[in-house]
Amino acid sequence: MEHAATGYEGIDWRSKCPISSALDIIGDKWSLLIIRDLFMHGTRTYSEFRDSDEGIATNILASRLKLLSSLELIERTDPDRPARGNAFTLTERGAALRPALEELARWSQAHLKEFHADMVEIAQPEAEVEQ
Amino acid sequence: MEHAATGYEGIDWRSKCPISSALDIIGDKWSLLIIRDLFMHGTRTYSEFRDSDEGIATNILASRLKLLSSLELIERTDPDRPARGNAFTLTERGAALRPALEELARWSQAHLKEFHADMVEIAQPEAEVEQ
DNA sequence: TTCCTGACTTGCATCTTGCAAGTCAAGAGT
DNA sequence: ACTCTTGACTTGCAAGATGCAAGTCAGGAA
Repeated sequence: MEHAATGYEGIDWRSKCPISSALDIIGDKWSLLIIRDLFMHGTRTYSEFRDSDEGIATNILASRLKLLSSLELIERTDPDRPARGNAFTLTERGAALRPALEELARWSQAHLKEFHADMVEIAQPEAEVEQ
Repeated sequence: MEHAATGYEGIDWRSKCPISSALDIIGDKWSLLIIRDLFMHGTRTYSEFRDSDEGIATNILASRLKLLSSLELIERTDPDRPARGNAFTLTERGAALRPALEELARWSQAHLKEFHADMVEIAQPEAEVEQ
């Protein structure tokens, strides 16, 4: 394999610290945005992620989806159907990141407006109502 | 300037989303570890950061300290003395990240042990008692 | 006045990202 | 059955970020 090695076996933990370990996984500019999209929409397909405002590159997207799946933070809504149209959801482990995300958003809104004036209030990082 | 361009003017915000904006700043593997060290010790010098378990490279450390200072998440304990021995502290803005860090640690301890068995309980991300 | 030692900077190799083009297979339509 | 379309990826290469080893530089201590 050349490109995009993924799978959690490949992670080398920098230390035994929980915070450091969390960052070993989601400490980059994209992973938490994928999680965020799932909180906001409940479910999301590859192309919906791809078309998000931030504009993630498709190779990065694919590799992050693979990593997050291998760590079971996300999973396909229908594990045994082919990929096309087969969206992703949060697993319990992924959904458990919600408080962390919320605190991060709260901090951002309270302290980053000064640098980034047109930042928006968060819609409410809440899955849309089912049905 | 060749190396290590820093200062918040250089940040290009990917979107108006607060979470995305937070990640534009602290969305990497090192920044939050600097913040963590400050929570745990109250104060920290360059070499103390450098000697942390995770082993940050000195060029990265210097550039992160510069960026976090320019965003006023951290500051020198004594702004007008020379750098040597002049530690860093959290500003109010930096200290406000505590809930987010705590939730992240909580999540990590609850959900990452399975992949990283020897992860340690967090000491208590609380500044040591003064004096 | 020299020596030492923190606090950085620099150069270069390597790894990760970003971007533009593919490729591939499952349906939809005919 | 056969082509056409379109999501879901891969690949190649350029550009940027990181990691490592080696400096540089200034402020005390001796």
